[in-house]
Amino acid sequence: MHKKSWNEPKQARSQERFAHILQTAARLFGERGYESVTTNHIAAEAAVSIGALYRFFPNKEAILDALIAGYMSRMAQVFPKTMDIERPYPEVLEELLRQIAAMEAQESAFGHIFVYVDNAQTVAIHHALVQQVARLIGAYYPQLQGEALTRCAAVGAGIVKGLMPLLGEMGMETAVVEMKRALLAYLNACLEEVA
Amino acid sequence: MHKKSWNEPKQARSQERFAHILQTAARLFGERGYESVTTNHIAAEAAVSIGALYRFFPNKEAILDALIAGYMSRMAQVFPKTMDIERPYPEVLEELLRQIAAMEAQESAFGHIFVYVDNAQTVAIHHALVQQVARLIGAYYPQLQGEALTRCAAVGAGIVKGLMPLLGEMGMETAVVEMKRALLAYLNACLEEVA
Amino acid sequence: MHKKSWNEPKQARSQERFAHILQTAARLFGERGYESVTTNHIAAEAAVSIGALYRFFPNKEAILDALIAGYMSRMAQVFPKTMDIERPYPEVLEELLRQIAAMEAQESAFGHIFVYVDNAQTVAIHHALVQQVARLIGAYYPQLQGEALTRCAAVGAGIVKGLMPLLGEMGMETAVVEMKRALLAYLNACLEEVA
Amino acid sequence: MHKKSWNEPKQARSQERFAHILQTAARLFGERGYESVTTNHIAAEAAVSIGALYRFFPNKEAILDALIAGYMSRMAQVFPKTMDIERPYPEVLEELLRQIAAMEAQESAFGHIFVYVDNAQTVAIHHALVQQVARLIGAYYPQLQGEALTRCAAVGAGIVKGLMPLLGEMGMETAVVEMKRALLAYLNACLEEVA
DNA sequence: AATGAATGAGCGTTCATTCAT
DNA sequence: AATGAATGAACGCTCATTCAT
Repeated sequence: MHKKSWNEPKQARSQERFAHILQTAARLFGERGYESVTTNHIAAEAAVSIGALYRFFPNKEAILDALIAGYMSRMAQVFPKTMDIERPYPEVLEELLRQIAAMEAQESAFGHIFVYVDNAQTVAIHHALVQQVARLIGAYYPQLQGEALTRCAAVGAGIVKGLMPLLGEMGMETAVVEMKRALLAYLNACLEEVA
Repeated sequence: MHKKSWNEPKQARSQERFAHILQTAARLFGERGYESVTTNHIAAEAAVSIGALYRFFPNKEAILDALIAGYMSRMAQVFPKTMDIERPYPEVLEELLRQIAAMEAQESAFGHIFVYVDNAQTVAIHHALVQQVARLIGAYYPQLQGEALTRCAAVGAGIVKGLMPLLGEMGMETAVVEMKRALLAYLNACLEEVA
Repeated sequence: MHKKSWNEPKQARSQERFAHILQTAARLFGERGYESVTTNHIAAEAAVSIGALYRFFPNKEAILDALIAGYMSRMAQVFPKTMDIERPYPEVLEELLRQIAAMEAQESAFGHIFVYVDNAQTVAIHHALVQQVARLIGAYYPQLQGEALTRCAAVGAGIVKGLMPLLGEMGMETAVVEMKRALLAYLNACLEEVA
Repeated sequence: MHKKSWNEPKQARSQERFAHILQTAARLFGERGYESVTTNHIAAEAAVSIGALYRFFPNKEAILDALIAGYMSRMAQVFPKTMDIERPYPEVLEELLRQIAAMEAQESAFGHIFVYVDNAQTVAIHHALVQQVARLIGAYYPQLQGEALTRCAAVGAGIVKGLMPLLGEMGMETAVVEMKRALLAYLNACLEEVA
């Protein structure tokens, strides 16, 4: 069918454009903050007409939401890899933190959006993060269950979020070490209590 | 003096209005976020003309700054009370957290501004917080010094910030307990390292 | 009567205030231009409440009009003194120009208002000026009459207006000399024509 | 090329709109004065959205500046044509005045802006005018030099400015004749002095 | 499908004017 | 009569969004 051979490149180009706009938006959001960036800025910086931008995204917030969705799926990919219980928990935790730090470093808006944007979608991503953390901890420490597990996961996610800015302030290596230290210390404290 | 009996009510009314506008602004900032709230919204919600609002505040950002300044001075008041080294650190820490939790409960925008607004003033308040925490920890644990102390304080402040939303999510009592647990656990981990 | 001894000082004070506000307004208009000066500026600078200002002047333009009226009456006073036909015309003209230059120097807004403000009142003052000039020239040179006289006066007034800024730019002495030169030259040209 | 046949009309339309907004603004400035005219007035009167207006002009003053720039370039074009010393000075002067009168008649705000607007740009245009006049007079009458020439040019420009309103009041023909008379008379007076 | 000129509601802010005290 | 806090219409301008081409 001709259609196929025509559509596929078109679709590919379309996806490229979509991704390019998204990347550009992410960079600008990271540099100037979501509110200060205009849709016209994004289009201009992405070398795309404003009309094209609005063909991909119904409105400005949809760009943010697409970005967040991307972060969610990337995070979801990060967790399964770390679910191999054979490896010791601290090692697994460190890898996880390193992956998150890598996201912060690569996705220029991840930190800003995750930490500063207050939004239905960011609430969703946060909850997803808490779920994943609960799954992880639950797998390693079955004695933590129910509410205690949820609470522990929520606090863990909160700690990560609160320490995220340190990645930029004191360098990734140090920050990851401190995150790990804080999370392990808190986890042990929780385990002691349920013991 | 007649003047007194005339001026005082006037001044009092003026202060009331100032405070009322500030409170209204704080509530709206907390509800919708700083950027989404317009000065006309604030004036309308405070049942004050837009002109009256601008008699008290030269521009929109000044409202935010006044709010932040209030939080800073309230925080500064909270710390000295907890500097009495006779009392054990955990007790002092708990009181501190309780005070911060009270601010979050009473000042409707404190959490939002502290956590979400990225701004010269909020950076200042954050640094001030880190300083105070460093002073506090330094007073109790002289073995923590220099960079280690600074790092520990920065992480402590980050943990508090990251767990602030839990105050609303799991109730103040539980959240304070968890904050305390996380902070003490992390502090002990730091102390073990320098030992 | 008691009333009199009470009212007179009051009226005197009132007139003083009126004059003071007017002077202050004139200074500010001269310094910043009519449009840029606010009624609140004027009141503050005159150390008078804004309410007091509005007791004397129904609105901002009324201040301008009062100022212009003052200039008109001062100009009207200037002309009669120069109507003594015994003295030669050039001498009389020079004195007239000197008086106008003195107004420019003393009344800080005269130049600005006369030259820059386009207004029913400034049109009136301009026409009054033309009338006076016509009377003056007509008295000295009866051969100029009717339309020729009017035209000559209109041009004379226009020349004075056009050269007014030179008072500040090249100094009063030089400017007056040039004004006189221009006016006499033009007048002679007119006289030659009707001859 | 297709592009050409597409772009040219677009560019043409754009230029038309630019010119139309400028013309409308000029008319309104001339009718009501620069300060009293709002950008929304201009847009409405030009049957253009306020956003479209701001696509062409970054702010209100830019409209004024564009107008003034147009007057300057038109004036600059007028002078060279009159620099042919073969023709007698009075003839050249008359043509110059006629051109200026034509500007006043065609460009509805020229008179108002030139005479009434006090502004960095209008000061510039005035200085440019003085320069041109000095060049012109200097070319015809080399005996006028240095300060005397500058003074003579400044007075000449002042006379033109001062008599500009007469174009409307007594008709272009008469006004030009009187301007010419005044300027020639003054110039002769200056020449007599340096002789 | 793609463009980008055009739209206009709504922003932060000013200031002439009013009116309760 | 005097005050100045209060008013609110209106300003210059922005920018998310639309739609004729």
